[in-house]
Amino acid sequence: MATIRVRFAPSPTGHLHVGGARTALFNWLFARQNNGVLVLRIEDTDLARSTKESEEVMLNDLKWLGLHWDEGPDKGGDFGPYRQSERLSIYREYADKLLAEGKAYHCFCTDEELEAHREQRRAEHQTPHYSGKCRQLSDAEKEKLKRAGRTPAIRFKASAEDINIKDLVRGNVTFPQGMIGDFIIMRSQGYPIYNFCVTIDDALMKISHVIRGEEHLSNTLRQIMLYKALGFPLPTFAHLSLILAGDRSKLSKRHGHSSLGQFEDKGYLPEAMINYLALLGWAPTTLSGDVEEMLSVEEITRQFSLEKVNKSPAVFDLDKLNFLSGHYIRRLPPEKTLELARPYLEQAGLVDENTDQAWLTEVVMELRGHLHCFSEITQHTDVFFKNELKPESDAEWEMLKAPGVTDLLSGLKGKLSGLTAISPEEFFALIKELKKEFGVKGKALFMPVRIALSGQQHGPDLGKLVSLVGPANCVKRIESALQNL
RNA sequence: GUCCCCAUCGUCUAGCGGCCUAGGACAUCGCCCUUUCACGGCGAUGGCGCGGGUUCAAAUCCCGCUGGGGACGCCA
Repeated sequence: MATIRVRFAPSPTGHLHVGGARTALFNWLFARQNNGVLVLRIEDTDLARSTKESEEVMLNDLKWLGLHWDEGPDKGGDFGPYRQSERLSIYREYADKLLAEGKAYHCFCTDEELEAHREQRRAEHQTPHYSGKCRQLSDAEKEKLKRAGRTPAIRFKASAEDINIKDLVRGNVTFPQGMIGDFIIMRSQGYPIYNFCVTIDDALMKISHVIRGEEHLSNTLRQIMLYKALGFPLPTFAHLSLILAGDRSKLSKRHGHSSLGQFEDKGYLPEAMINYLALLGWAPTTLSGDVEEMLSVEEITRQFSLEKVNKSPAVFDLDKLNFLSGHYIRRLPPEKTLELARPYLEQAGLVDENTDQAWLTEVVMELRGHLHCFSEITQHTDVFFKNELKPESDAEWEMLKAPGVTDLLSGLKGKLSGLTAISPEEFFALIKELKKEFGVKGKALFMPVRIALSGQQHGPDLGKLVSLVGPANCVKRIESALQNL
């Protein structure tokens, strides 16, 4: 059996989109489980929008996810170059071939003429196709236009036949003939157009399965015409449904969380992202009854199948990503947890290289129960890093102002004063003494103490908190609370 | 407008004619655990878009409608 070869072909015109990431993932999974090859190709024929920076960002995003490719601009391979901007002579060669065979022709129409024509067609409720105007230009007319300073684009003669697409996800899709007009394959400036490049590259790179987003389904029609005209064998197609935003329109920048890089920056875990993306449009065969949805990459690879990929579009659900990422964070070993949390703590100016490693690890482990991503950690750090903690709600003030609380807190302060360190057990022993001395217990005992020490009704285990913050800081906090009463 | 695609809880989905009084996950709500919150455990609420067929039997097959999406570029 021939080697399975798939490709991911982003255009470097911005960030890596969440949808693009899923497409890359599915290609990668498919290649992996079939012992195939994943090709990374950069589609940078849009000179105006493509940037080198964007290309780098995209490669890094892919690497962050853990998706590696076998052939690509940075890796080389037998079918390079892998950047379309470096394959221009190839496209020109094939364009000339089509021209020579009469399957394409020069088109001298200007943008304005084309736009005017489209407008008119639309006004007449017709499909806004190209008219084929330049198709029958005589040599004399062409010469005249050239002398007038017009440089022609190359237009492909669309074939007049129904086109059938065999698609692994969608089954058979047929487009009736006459759906599209003659389309440009080479710009007047001499650069090729997307549909032309993809076809040539996919064919020359021996891509066996084209797995991509559904927005390309109608492009496939053009590409099939080109495959046929060029005499290339057809690959197998698989069009993945789109990822939608909450308003059910295509997920885009304006929806806020469309770029993969954002999730990396916020400190989401790549394994959670993989898990989430895989579940978006695909479900493991074992899914039913009491089945785990937390899947490792290995498990996903083992079970993945294009036939099981859903046809209907899926809404990107941040809640579920949050759940998965939080779940994975809670399963991280302490050292790793610290390593990932540290940059956010440093950025907030809370820690530096001198901060005690063991202490910080405990703090981070105490906080991680709340996290969906590591950047959220700074929302919870005050209790460990600030000594002036002012309650915000009236309920908290009331509990502090309850009768006897001043004496209670003074008592606690007295017991903590002079100590250099205290364990949770020792702290609770002190609390026990207070309980006897002041005759308070339960909520009436713990809440004022908690609020004085943490500024809030809620927070980490008091023993943990006190042992980590230390007696001296606790004394400061109690003093600060007492002053405000 | 034309063409194509899609349609099960709010969201992601299981379901491929009888195991479905439709299963799971997230979210929501409640209970438990806990001195509090979070975590964790348990439970609840909630869905087959509509109308026709086909069949002994339809979420599952067919048709129509409705709704949503995508594409119609010298963008990819």
